Amino acid sequence: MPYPPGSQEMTVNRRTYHRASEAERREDLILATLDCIAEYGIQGATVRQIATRAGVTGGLIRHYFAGKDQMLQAAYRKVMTGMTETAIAAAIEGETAKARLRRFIVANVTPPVTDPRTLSLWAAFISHIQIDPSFAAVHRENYFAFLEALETLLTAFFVEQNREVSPKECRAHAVALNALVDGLWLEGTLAADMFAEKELAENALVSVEALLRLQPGELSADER
Amino acid sequence: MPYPPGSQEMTVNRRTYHRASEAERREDLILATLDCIAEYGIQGATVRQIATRAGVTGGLIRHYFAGKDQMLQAAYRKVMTGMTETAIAAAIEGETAKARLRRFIVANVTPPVTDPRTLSLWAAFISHIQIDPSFAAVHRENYFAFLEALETLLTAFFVEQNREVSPKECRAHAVALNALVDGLWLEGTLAADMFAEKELAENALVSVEALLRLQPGELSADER
DNA sequence: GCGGATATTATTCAAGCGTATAATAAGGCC
DNA sequence: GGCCTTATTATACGCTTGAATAATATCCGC
Repeated sequence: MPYPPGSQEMTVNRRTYHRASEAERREDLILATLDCIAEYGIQGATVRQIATRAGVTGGLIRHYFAGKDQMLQAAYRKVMTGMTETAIAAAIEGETAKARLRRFIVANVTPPVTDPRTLSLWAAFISHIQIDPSFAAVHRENYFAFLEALETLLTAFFVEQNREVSPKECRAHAVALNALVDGLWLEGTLAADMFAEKELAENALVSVEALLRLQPGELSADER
Repeated sequence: MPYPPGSQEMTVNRRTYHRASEAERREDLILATLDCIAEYGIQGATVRQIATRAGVTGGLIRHYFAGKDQMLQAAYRKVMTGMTETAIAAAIEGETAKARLRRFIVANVTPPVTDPRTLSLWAAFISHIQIDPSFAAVHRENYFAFLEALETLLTAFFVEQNREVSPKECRAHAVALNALVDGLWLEGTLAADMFAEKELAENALVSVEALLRLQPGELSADER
């Protein structure tokens, strides 16, 4: 279609858009960032890719974040709090301390926590800890939160069992349980095809039993 | 010093260099790649950075590798085999099956395996598994090798103890031990300052004892 | 409904990326 | 010791990157 006379001073076609609230725009950008990292790696998470994924243009990112790096850091926070909170949320639904501990353990080796995408994101950020100290801070926060949650569950469990365990031992148990859970999470996610439906959760419970020197079946026996 | 007449057709100054054997040049390039990833992240491991680190110019990389990606993959192989072999090498020096198992466990939560640089590299590659399937293959190979090494050590240990354990149980134990070791490796490396000198190794041995339902002290008691 | 504030787009910029190509220094072989 | 192969350098190319800037569409308060 031919342009009308004087068309050279026509305004360029601009995309129509929606003015979103700061909160939802930031959220969208962060989610888009995670999508890109998960799909294309941290190399593929470019400003333009992320913007496209979020349905905006690249320049907008600098309107909400001081730079790409700050956005990455916000995205890291999002991933970690998501993981920790999923497990904690699962735990609080238990009625006894034993049930809560049990649910916490199982939640950590079960979807949605055992998810290749989540693991990929986690690893991408872990690998950046050594490069950017501010990422190390985020990791540390969440590691402590997880360890403390575990320690609290454990302490309550020991009280419930009328078993006296010193704080020092309790912490050592929390460290070991954390390691076991992390490790099983890694194995189960990276080699998911090697394990049957509930094999990992079962193994986790049996192992935790053993680590806490409980009777076989005390945690793992299906009690519902 | 002024150039002689006709200097405009002088040859440009070229760096003098050393013609290395294919083996050492590839080695140098791979080591330089790992250095760059560890220091600047996978984003910072550019062809030019790597070449500079290796003391050559960028073009040479394409003379030894089909492309940057192939070099990254070769570097991944190097890291993983390095980790596994360090632990296996530590194990074979033990005289009894128990000592070998003990040494294997300890080696995995002790330097040089617990090293921020190694962890950073490991994580960087793990995060690329989902993006590039050929990286997944490398991971799988080494995961199997590690698991099998552990299973062999375990089987021998049970035989030595005159304890009958079915292959199925043995594998489940290997999976759990692998998880524990991986997890402690992560914790100990990412939060090294939280743990005293031999605290992690001690915790590892006590935990393995518990996982295998041994008597307390059976593995962890210092026997040298 | 209208103006003014601003969230968003469009465009530009210099720097850096991986790769391709041509010139050249190095070193083994006879 | 000169030649011939080739490992290595140097340079160029086309693209992409993160960031800066200017123009403009949107929407809130009135």
